[in-house]
Amino acid sequence: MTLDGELPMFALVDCNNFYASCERVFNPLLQGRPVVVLSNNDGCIIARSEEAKALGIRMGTPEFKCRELLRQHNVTVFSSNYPLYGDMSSRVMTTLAALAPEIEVYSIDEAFLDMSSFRRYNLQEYGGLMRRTIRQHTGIPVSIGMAPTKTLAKAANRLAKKDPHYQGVCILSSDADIRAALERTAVEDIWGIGRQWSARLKLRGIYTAADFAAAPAAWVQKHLHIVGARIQAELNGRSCLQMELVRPQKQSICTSRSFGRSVFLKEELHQAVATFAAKCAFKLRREQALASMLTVFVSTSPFDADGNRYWGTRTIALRPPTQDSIAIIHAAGVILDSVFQEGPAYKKAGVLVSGLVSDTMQAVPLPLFSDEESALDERGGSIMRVMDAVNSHYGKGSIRLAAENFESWKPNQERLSPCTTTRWSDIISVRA
DNA sequence: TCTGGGGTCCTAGGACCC
DNA sequence: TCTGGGGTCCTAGGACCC
Repeated sequence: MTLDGELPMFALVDCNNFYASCERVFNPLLQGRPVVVLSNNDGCIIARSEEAKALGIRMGTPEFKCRELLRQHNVTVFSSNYPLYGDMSSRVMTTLAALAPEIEVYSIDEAFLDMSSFRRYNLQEYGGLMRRTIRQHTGIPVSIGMAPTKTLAKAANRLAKKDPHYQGVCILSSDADIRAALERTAVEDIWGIGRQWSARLKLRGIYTAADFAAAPAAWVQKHLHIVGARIQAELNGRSCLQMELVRPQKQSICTSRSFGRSVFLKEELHQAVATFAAKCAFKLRREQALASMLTVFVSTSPFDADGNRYWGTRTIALRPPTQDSIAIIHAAGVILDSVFQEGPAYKKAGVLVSGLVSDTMQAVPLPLFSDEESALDERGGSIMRVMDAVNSHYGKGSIRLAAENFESWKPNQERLSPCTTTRWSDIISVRA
């Protein structure tokens, strides 16, 4: 319920096949043609254009398993280009923000809007206007679902995408419309119900969202706990999830990568871990946060058939909490020494910082008795500031610490499109 | 040959305290 | 002989999301 007593109305705006659509915006020859985008390391398919979906290419399929199919149908394949997608995302979000009073950016390609005060207008028409505006400003096609709860808006959005009859905008406001939509939604397609839970629900004879909405609340609470109970309430029209207008402080920041090949040497792992640690430190400074805990992990491939799985991880406290690259790289190196074992074929490593506290807070807990230099000391802080400024101006990696190395363990990225919107040298030239 | 990365929330169980 | 109970903090693990 909003303040003036109106029922809430949420819109979920979701970009269609976002990464594939981004690639097509700057390459019009690809319109109407199958396009896929690969995960980091060119491993799995993580985005597909409609034409690629029609070929039966499944989400998450390893590229090597459908290489023949991709070749046969002349599918255009891209490595993922996050600078491009991030920039396109912010263009979409900026456009959206001008179209509704409140916006919650939920992910790189989705946003919730508060449409409560628009209920008296023709929402179907307004949704159409939003779609056209975003298309015109950014080139990205979107689908829009609107309903009295976030979970129902998600379901509406799914129908808008799936069923051409909605022309990209599905409004669920009457009880009858909501009921019909729930009957058309499989239980595994409900937002928040994943593989494990949908399997358990089906064992109990619950196959659709309508079945789930009608299931005994006590049973749901017992087996799916409070999260499931909330989803059920939302499906029944009781709004539990509110708009989150300010992004909450992150609780942890992780940088990890699979390697393009097996790594055996400790020195190479040190370079990788130092690079990830520096990236974490950079993200911390961008978030204006200090980390009080540091975790490093190294592992072999989870797909290794001979069962020689090795997973080494350790967490230490960072005292005082810090965002300094040098301090974090050093500590990460110490942890790596303690978890490294000679022998395993390492395929992945990562650095995670947690226990984050704001660096703008007055009360950063400092140790009472310590000879350690504060991570916030003038010199360290200003070096980091200068480094970030140089890298922001001249491009990522222009200055880096000697421990970082980008070569030997670098992931595969063979089919990268240019950073059309974020790098001067990649800008498109148009000839008349 | 070749299988992503970065997050969140919740629960259960143990340690510890009063 | 009898052997509490509740709160908090931490960690590990499970489930989910995009």
